[in-house]
Amino acid sequence: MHRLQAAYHNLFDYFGPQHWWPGDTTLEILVGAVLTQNTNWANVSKAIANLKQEGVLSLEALSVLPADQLAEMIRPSGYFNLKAQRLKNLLTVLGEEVAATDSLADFFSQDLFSLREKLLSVKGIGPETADSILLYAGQKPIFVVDTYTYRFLSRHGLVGEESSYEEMQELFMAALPAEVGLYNEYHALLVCLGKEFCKKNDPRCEACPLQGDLPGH
DNA sequence: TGCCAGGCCGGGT
DNA sequence: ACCCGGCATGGC
Repeated sequence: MHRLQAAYHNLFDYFGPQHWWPGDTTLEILVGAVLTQNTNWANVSKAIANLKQEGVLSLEALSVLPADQLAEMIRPSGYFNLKAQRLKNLLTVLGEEVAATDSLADFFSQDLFSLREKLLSVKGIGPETADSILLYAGQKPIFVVDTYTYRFLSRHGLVGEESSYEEMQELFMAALPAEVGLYNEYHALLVCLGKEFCKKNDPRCEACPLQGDLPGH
């Protein structure tokens, strides 16, 4: 068994299923992916609650909402001016894609490569946000890499300092079957591991559940 | 209190 | 091609 498969089972046994991103709608998950950029999820929750309360968590409502009003609603998520514009940028592209039916299902029915390219072309959508949208909102089998993933791989000597996003992504996707549920849980478990044992500037790993199973532990 | 959180962009070397 | 400042709130 590949070490990254073994690590998954250890993490799952230790932390249990994470059931990540139980958003009410695809749009809610998509919006959350932008709002959570470098931001605690607790703050994102407040912002999404505001959007629900204001009744603007729909494609049509968000599309006509002025950026400055949107910014005020998402203030708790931080970088609110930036993120309001990024959401508008994304909504513009989505609006062109789903104009006929006003449903995100049409957008996500395209092939994975085309979708990723379109998302990355949006100003403010980078690789992690794009892949989070694809995996969690679109149910596409693509692995999400974030800072926790990098710290995990780096600490176990599986990548070097210079490794790129795509390189780390390929490491997981080459070792694992292309299953949405698996990628979903694995990414969530790595975040869970990072928050629990390996925060930034916190090198302690003595309580890591991977003790003995991978180098460095 | 300062540091951190589920990044990304743009300008400078 | 890298490096770095900026963006900003809330929690511990």
